[in-house]
Amino acid sequence: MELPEVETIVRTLAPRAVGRRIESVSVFRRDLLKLATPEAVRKAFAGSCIAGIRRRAKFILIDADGGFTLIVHLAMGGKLLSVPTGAPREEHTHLTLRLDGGCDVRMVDVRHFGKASLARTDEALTHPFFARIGVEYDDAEFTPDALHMLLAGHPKLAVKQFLLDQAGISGIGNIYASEVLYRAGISPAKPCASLTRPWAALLHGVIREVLSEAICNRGTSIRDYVDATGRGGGHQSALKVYGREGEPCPACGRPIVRIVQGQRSTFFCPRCQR
DNA sequence: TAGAGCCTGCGG
DNA sequence: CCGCAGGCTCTA
Repeated sequence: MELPEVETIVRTLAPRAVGRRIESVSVFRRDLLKLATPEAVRKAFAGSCIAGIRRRAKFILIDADGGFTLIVHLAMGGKLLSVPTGAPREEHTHLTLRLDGGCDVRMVDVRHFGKASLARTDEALTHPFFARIGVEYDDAEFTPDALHMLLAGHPKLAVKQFLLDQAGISGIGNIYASEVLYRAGISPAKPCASLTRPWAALLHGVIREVLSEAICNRGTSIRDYVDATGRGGGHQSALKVYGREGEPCPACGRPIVRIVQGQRSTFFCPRCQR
């Protein structure tokens, strides 16, 4: 899941969890936690109230009023759900926060690619998880010039691969990388250095547009993704190229092509994207 | 800066 | 059986 899905989870989880008291913490898969133990999470969270839930890059931060923050990364296919406390525990549930008011926050992750850690709230954004995380798409620092500079720092790298690198711009994943490049009319294989300042400015605007539109549509559900209430996203019907190999390009009608870059699928229109 | 690897599950 | 999946980490 990518930034729009993570943002949607934050927005749907917050009204169900913020202000609630954490009655208990259960960790069912110990190695979910990095640089933290289940005992430490329990000690930091049990008895506290959830003060806020926020997002940084693809991470979800759950702030408790005792001064500690749980940092969660859902990777591919992970879920963070608000479910009634009495509901049966679904398979691959790795962590549960039992809240007052009758609901749990549960992290479910079939593929075990997700992770979580604990930080002091005032230091949460300097946690090692964020050591190589770049700028937010909507940050004031993310300007056309800033993007142009970032591109210049990876001259030979294919621009698709650059978009996936969280150390540059954070939050873009495999779906939106293809969608962004299609809308910008840029071939995914283009080396970053070949993007002149006007192209960087165009790409900058398109990144902001595509991610905000996907957030407005509450993310993309192709396979498993659901928000904290179990509801799917609405953006899948707005995708122009991702997952559409062989289908006609919405602009020129020629077939969308799938290639592999860095072991990930890329979808694009060879005619509209140069 | 490429590539293998980490896991489980689905669909062809 | 095979390929594929909204991600990231470590290695050569």
